[in-house]
Amino acid sequence: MSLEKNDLHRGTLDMLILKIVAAGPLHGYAIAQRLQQISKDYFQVPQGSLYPALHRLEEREWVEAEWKDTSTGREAKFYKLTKKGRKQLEVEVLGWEKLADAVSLILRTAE
Amino acid sequence: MSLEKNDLHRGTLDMLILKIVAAGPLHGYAIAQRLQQISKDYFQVPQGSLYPALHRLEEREWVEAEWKDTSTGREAKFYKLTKKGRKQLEVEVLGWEKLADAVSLILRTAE
DNA sequence: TTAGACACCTAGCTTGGCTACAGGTACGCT
DNA sequence: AGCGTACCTGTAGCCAAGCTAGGTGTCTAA
Repeated sequence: MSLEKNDLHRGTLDMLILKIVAAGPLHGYAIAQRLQQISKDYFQVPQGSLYPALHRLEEREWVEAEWKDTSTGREAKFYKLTKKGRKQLEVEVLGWEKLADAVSLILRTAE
Repeated sequence: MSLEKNDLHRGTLDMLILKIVAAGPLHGYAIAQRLQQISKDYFQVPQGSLYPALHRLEEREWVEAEWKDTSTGREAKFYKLTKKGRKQLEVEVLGWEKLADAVSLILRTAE
């Protein structure tokens, strides 16, 4: 029904989060902000997507969590990329690139 | 569990099918072949994804089906893009491009 | 006569988005 | 003192779309 839907494509969210935390540990809220910022508001990750995703990544040991103080003096859960996570990020980026290439082929191929 | 999974990204399949039939009516089996062919084997659409997708597209009136003879003399259901479908294809392509751009931004942005 | 390509279909599982809640802290404004 | 707003985390439960695995039937070539 919705003409305008901003559904993240399944599976991309994990990669994006991993990429963001690859630049240094960050807490969930900040990760979402960063994604929105860098993508010029394209990605507006709802909390109901964000937190489950983070827990998923933690369970898979792609990130590790630790409570620390934020710059504003509050406590927040900082997520740090693990070695496994870095590996996974590579895999996902490669996968994304291949997908994008394949889609591109289909979209460009006239006939 | 699977280290290697070729899950189509959610939502891309519709767009790809629409794009293929935009070039002229084709039956399901042939659509899958074409996708595989053009994408150099990247897309290997399982029938359990293909046929439900086609029915979905038909239900949404993005394609119309008609039984016709194939070149091999057998009957097959040919799908043809409707006007609504053409519109939808545009929307989806645009959406894909925006997504790809946004992902690209995240992946490229160093810091 | 049998294997494999052609051609269609469905049930039922899984996954990961989403909405809609719920909870709590700190700050600034009136 | 009270209120709104940003900050920060979380869950339950819905839903869509992919998947596996199974089924039907035809035609052709080895």
